[in-house]
Amino acid sequence: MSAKHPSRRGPKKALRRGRKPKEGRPQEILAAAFEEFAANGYAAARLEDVARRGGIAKGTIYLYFKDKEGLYRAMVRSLIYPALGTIAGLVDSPSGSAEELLRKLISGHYALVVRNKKARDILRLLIAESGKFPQLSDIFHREIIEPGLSTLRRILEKGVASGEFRKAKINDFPQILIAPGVLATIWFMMHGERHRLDLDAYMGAHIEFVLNGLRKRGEHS
Amino acid sequence: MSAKHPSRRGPKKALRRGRKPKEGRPQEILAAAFEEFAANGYAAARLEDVARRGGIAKGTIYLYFKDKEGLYRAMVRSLIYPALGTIAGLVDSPSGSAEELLRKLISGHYALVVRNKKARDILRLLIAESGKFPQLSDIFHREIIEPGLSTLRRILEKGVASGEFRKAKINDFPQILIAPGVLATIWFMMHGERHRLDLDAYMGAHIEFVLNGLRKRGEHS
Amino acid sequence: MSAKHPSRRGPKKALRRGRKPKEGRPQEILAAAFEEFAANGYAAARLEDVARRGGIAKGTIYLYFKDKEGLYRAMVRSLIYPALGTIAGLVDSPSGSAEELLRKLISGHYALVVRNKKARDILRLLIAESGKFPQLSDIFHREIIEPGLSTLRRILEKGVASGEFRKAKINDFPQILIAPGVLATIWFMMHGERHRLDLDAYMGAHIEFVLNGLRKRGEHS
Amino acid sequence: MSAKHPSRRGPKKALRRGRKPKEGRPQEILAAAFEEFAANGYAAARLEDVARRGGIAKGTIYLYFKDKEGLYRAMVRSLIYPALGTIAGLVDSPSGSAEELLRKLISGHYALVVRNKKARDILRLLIAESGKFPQLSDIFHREIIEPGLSTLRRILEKGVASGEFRKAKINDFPQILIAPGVLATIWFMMHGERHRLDLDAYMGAHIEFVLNGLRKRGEHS
DNA sequence: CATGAATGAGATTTCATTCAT
DNA sequence: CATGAATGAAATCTCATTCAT
Repeated sequence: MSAKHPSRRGPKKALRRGRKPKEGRPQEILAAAFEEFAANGYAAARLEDVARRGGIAKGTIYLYFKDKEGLYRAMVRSLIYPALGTIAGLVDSPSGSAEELLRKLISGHYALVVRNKKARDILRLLIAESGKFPQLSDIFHREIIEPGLSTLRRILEKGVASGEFRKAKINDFPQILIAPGVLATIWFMMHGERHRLDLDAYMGAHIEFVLNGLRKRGEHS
Repeated sequence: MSAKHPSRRGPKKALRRGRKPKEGRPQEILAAAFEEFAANGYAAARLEDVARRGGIAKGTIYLYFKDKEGLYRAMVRSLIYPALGTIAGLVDSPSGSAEELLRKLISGHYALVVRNKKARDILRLLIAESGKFPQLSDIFHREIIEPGLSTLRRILEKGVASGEFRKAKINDFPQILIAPGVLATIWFMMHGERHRLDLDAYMGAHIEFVLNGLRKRGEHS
Repeated sequence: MSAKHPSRRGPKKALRRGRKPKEGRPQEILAAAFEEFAANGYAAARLEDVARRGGIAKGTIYLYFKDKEGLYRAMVRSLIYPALGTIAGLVDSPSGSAEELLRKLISGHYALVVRNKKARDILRLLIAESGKFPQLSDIFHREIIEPGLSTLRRILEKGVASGEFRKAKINDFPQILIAPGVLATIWFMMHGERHRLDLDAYMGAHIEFVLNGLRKRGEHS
Repeated sequence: MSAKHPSRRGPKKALRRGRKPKEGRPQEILAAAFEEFAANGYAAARLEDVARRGGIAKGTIYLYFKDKEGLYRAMVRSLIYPALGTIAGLVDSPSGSAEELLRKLISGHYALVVRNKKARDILRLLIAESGKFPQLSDIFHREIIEPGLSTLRRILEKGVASGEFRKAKINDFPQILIAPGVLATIWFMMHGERHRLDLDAYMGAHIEFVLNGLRKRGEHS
């Protein structure tokens, strides 16, 4: 069960000071909360474990968050909002062909989401708890999904305009283009390391397939 | 139905109380358990509510299941095993072109999974609780995913052999073909009815895109 | 601090059965709750002690009462409502002079309230917690005070009508007649047995004084 | 254990911060404590609220008082001791008839206690917490009740000596004379403003009744 | 002197599980 | 077989008290 009374009294402050000088208490708590919630889900997570993980006492959590629910909401928000920036950064270079941009976006999706345990964990929480916390799912949709789809849509339009891509129904549902990445994410969520998936090859197939479906007939594979 | 826990004593069920003469007690409990677990997740579901929903007393559950965990496992199993049959049935007709079969499979996926709340619920549980119940995810993988992938693979091979489809990396990862369906499923899980998705059009785009990516160059759109 | 796990398992039921066969569980809990709340006040009373006193487990309380507040309210109500009957019984005999009735009422007040620890305790709770539970004070007022005042008023009117008592301002405030009893009650509440009060003599003085103040001039002392 | 806790360091208070130049820190805290304790009772009062009300930090309380209990005791004492003076002042004029003095005393009781929310609050606390703090009730008895009774007794004796009042049992229990005032106090405690009582008329009836009971037969009403 | 972040004991409340009927 | 009252371990949350600054 590992050390149960982690650093009681005195040393704590001293330890802390040298540890993460830039982050505040609330951030540390949110980080600890994320680990617990991700590992156990909302209902099964114990605030005592959050505290232990954060190296603080139970009561300290309540100095910064109203209750378990408040902590959970704050935690999810703290992960969703900053994520937007990362996504936007994927295709900030306006130069390059549509295909180039699409390749960047898709491989970025793999690097930042599919292969990123933290991203998968937060996604799992959003799926698992969307019944109890629909607002959080809505925030996620508004802050991440919608901007992401917009970006995709713009790339598709650019490709169509430049003659790279053909015009097709898919332009109305750009999410189809990254669906294989989402599926891989779910795959990892459910099977973790138990059922391996050769992600490099998978992503290669994904990109090849997507481009093949988009390109105008007669072009090279 | 192989699962041993429930239905230990086949007889007697048909003749009790005349309530639901065809289903046995354990089945009723499993049905009630599914509703509760699906609505609240494993940890937050209360056995008292399962009992109430099943019209029985709390203690009765323990006559058929060892404990909450046993009930949950039995419930998930009872949903996974029979599901295989339905899937297999989708493309049982060996006749028809590969494209025909693929269309059938994909639209079947939409009808049976994407549009099916029960299927989505069980999938959500598998995702949400895969940390606590990895064996169940494994069963799901073995009984549903693997057979499904095999079927897809066979269709692809048939299509390649018949010259309908081209040879591509995607043949190694047939799941990519139904990925858009999975994404739609996740979409519904997370947003329910709050962010609509025109499923008919979406499926149309999905199928068009998939076939377009598979067909050999120079064929009709 | 005495025996902490009072009669755990087995014996409990057996003991119970032979103890108070007529009263139900909720009544037993209410009785235990009264003792605890009376001894410590609402906020300082611990439900664990209520349970211990009732020979039951903490959780059992929640089978019958929603929460601590619900238990408290139910307890106060269970004491207030039946009390009315006792009061009414004091002067049910319509025969006798007004003086006779008044003597009966006052001495009844001493016997049933002033000298009755249980009555004093509930009164103390009503006073102490009237800020947090004003409805309970209102019930008390409606069920006990008002009927009591009515009775007093009727006696006064009868006395005036029969010529025993003189007409005076006091008829509008009959509570003045039993005020000395209330003062004695408060005295006991505050000082318990530490500052004795010769209640027999006190009540004698009270009655003598009241009757002296009511009687018409020129009559015997 | 006497009064030492608070005001240990007399000087310095007048010159701090210019907030309330005449009162010292401890006094401000006691005032804030009174409001909180009066509003919620001892157990339910939160020291954090006391601090907030006093415009100080939680820790500051502990600079002047040992703990919550010490604060409470000091607060009650600080209210009881000075009260004596006010009472004594009521009938300091040795001149006047006994009736005059009695009228003064009773109406003083109404002005200073019955109509005085602060006095009622402290009385309620004494009643509510007499189980937990019997010493405070004793102090109250010694400092307030006993002197008050002595004063009453002296007036009665003076009245008897001067022939104004008759000799009666009541002389042994002078508290009976102000009992109606106490009852009105309790009435206000319990019902606040919800069940009005015409205090002017009530007091009139009280005084009339008391004097009527005391005067010798044959005198005017 | 004063602060207020941090602590952790303790109180309330929930709920899986048991078992006498 | 079925019940549901009862249990008590465990989780959430509060708040008096401490102490580094």
